[in-house]
Formats: sequence, C-alpha cells, structure tokens
Amino acid sequence: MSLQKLKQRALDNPEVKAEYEQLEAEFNFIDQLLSMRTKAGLTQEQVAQRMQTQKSNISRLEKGNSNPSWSTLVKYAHACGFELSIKSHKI
Amino acid sequence: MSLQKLKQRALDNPEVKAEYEQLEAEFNFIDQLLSMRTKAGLTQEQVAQRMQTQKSNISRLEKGNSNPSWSTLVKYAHACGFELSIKSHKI
DNA sequence: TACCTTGTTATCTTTTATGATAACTTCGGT
DNA sequence: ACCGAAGTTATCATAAAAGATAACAAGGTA
Repeated sequence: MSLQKLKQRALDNPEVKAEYEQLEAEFNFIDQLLSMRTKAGLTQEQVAQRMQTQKSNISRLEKGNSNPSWSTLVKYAHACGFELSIKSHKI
Repeated sequence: MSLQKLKQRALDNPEVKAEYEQLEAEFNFIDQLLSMRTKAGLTQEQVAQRMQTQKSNISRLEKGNSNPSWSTLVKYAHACGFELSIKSHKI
C-alpha cells in the first residue's frame, strides 16, 4: 500500500481527519471553515439544513468561491457547534 | 471631579483608551473592530481613505448597522495595521 | 453494472452590502 | 459664540452575496 493510499485511508476516519485538520487549523480561512464541519462530523447537506439553506451554497462557501458575510460565517459555525470570533494581530 | 468625569478624562488619552479597549477586546465583534482603530490611533476618515471609501461607511460599520463581508473586515483590519483571522471554540 | 451518498458546478432571482453624497450632531479650542 | 474636527444618519444607485433549482461527478457498496 502506497503512502498516499495509507494517508487517504487514515483521513477516511473522521476522528483522524478532525485531528489532522486541527493541526493546520490556523492555516487559512477556508481550512478553518472546513475544519469546523469535519470536527462536527456533518455533511454539507446537514449543515445546510441547520442553516436553512441548500447544500450547493455550503459547497460554494467551502470552496472559497465567495466572500461570505459575518452572519453567514456565524451561522455556519453554529451549525457545526462552534462559537465564532475574530482574532487580530498587529502586522 | 466625579468618577465618571475622571474615567472620561482618562479615556481621552489615546494610549489609556487603547489599553482600556484591549482589556475588553474579546468582548464582542464591534468592540474588536473599534479597538483596532483605537489602537492604531486613526480617525474614521483616515481609515476610510486607506480603504478607498467614505467615512460614513466606516461609521456604519462601527455602529453595527451592517453585516460586513469577510473582505471588508480584512480591509478594515489592514487599514488599522492588523492581520485578521477567525477563532472558533466549541459551544 | 446499477445505486446511493456526498459534494461540485452553473445559472437565475432576490436580497443585501457597499459606494457615494449631503446634511446633521458633538465636542474642544479659541 | 463661533469654528473646525470627528462622527452620525439618511438616502440612493450599483455591485455582490445569498437563496434556490437542476444537472453532473466521484466513491463506495450491493
């Protein structure tokens, strides 16, 4: 079994995947979004239902092809069971 | 001099004010926005110029009468000399 | 192979944020 | 009392986000 395949198998496990995502959590914006859903163990459709919207819109959000409003981000976070805040650090 | 008055005088000092704001930084969303500008020692008009927009729009943003997009928040933060990221914690 | 789940993409409509201008309020300083 | 700086509010036009639907792709499983 190739290393790639092994990694893939490992990531198929939700818990392993969540751990993995958490490691690079601070990485970037999109990753953090995805990380929340992964940790919650929810599908896009489930999140969509909780947000009272469509799964296609969740995909759009997670693919980074959008510029979401703050309330959308908060709704998404809540749907995944998280509280959201902004963090700022001096350049 | 009343306590209120004393507090007001203290907060008139930008440095004191910045320190004060920082203390309750995590307080809420709007406070954090304002805090960035306060720490930067900039006026709404100065931030507006750096964001290539109008001071009235900055006021609208800071008064909480809006639901800004992520890019607007990032622009605002940059104008104030900050890098922005989201922070999520499990409910 | 056929099926089902999950996610992606495209497109259209509707809602809303943003840009812009102008008039107004507050508050210090002179 | 006047004046200027800083911030607020209202309003309108336009750009863009969000809602909705449908068709498609990838992966796993019977």
